[in-house]
Amino acid sequence: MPTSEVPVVRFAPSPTGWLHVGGARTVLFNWLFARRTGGRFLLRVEDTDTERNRPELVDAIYDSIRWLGLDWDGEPVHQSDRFDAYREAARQLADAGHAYWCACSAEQVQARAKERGGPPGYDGFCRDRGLGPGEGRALRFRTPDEGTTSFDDVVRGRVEFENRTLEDLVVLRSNGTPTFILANVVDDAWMGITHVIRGEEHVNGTPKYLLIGDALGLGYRPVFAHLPVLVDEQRRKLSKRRDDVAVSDYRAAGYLPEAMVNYLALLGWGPPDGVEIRPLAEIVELFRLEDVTPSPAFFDVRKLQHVNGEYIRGLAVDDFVARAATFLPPGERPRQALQAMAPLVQERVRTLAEVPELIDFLWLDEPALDAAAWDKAMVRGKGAREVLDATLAGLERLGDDGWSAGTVRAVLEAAAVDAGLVGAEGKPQLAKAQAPVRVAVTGRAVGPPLFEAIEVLGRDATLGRLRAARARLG
RNA sequence: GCCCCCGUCGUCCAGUGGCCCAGGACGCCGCCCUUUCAAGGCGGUAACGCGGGUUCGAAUCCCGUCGGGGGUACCA
Repeated sequence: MPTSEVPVVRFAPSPTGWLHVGGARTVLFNWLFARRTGGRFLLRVEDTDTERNRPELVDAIYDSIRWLGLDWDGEPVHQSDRFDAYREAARQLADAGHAYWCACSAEQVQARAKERGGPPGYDGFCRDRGLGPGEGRALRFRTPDEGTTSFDDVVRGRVEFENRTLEDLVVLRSNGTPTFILANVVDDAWMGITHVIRGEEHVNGTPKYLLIGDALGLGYRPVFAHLPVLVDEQRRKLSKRRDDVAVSDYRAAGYLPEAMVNYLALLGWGPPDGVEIRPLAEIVELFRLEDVTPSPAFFDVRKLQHVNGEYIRGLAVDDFVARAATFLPPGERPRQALQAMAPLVQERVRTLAEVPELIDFLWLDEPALDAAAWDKAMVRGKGAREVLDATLAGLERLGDDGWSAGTVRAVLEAAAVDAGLVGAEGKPQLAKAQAPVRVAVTGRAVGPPLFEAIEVLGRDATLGRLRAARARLG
């Protein structure tokens, strides 16, 4: 029985893979609920399957949770430390006749089901054989033949199951280790979990969970809240196999943890006032489990990108530089280039990973030349030679001390006029004039504001690239 | 097959009998701003799966149907 007055929730990861976004969303909602209600958020590592277990992943999961800016209370429980408790529970079930020993192998169960042509699953072969424990024997829980089991789900309302549709499930493997549901029930009761907030895929296991708890005489019943699954574009549950979903991947792709968490909060829930992008602290205040939507949510990377862009633009410049620096190639030049261009770059990227490609021409000795950009600005664009010549001449007259975005701009304007690129009122058409210069200097058709970039690049490099481009143009 | 869940714009979230010929956000389209690209501003596109009820009145309630998803392991 819960000994605590406050809500207690838990996240129970299995160390068989990295934390993926679906799991992260589950962590978040548990965390939000706990923080909102003044409850406790616990962690429980479900490593009962000694075969698939990968202990080294436990730290990776903790890291991802921490990276998201979330935390947990107390020390995580490891189920591998509690096998005695589960075996004791299993013994209790067997003694009371709620479970029986089964000698069927998984293969035999499958084979019989196939032969029957009927539904897959266990057929109750050993139900009344009165077998005792022994080599190769697993303990199965005997589900009731009649009656119904139901519960009130916070997000779905009442859910009801007919007991006869429930198959007898293994609670203790033939190797003596407990299975998921047994360990789950025992630990939830032991840890005083008041609210089980987990993925929708667990709905079907809930009646078995409840029945086992009753058979154990736990007198314990948590509140359930089954969160909608996260789906991909095919509307299938996000899968580690099919989809690229590890939280660490998003970190590596240049997403900010604040943005990630904010976006995740929007899947299956929404703030009552419709303001979607806001600090976690505010979300904590607004969050209510009862408001969670029951229908599956599509994990939309494009919206994530938008949210991320908002957060990036909201960063203090120094903070932005510090965070983006991780994504730069090593060396002083990239670092200095970023420092000099930061405010202009910050406004133009949606992920930190986009930063280097935007300004790499500032530290590369020979930036790659985009063929399409060259063709459009130099070959098909009007007056490219004239613009280049006039710009070259103008910039050559500028000394190092007169070198600034402002003076460069003035040179470009004059060059535009020289090249005949003028508008109706004789105004220089800067948009057209800068095109060939941009391609010559950066190799690309798009990038940060040109004059500022040229200021940072410096006189020598700029003139060199301009001359090279002019020579190539012929 | 059986069990369970879900069903409002392409996507996420609002909407819980009349305020909705459905609102916000992302995306998309257009315009403005503009040295490119972004950002920003303005405008637009686009949905209550279908069929029956109940009701003066339904996106909102009921039934059916169709569709989608999840589970059905000695994985969790």
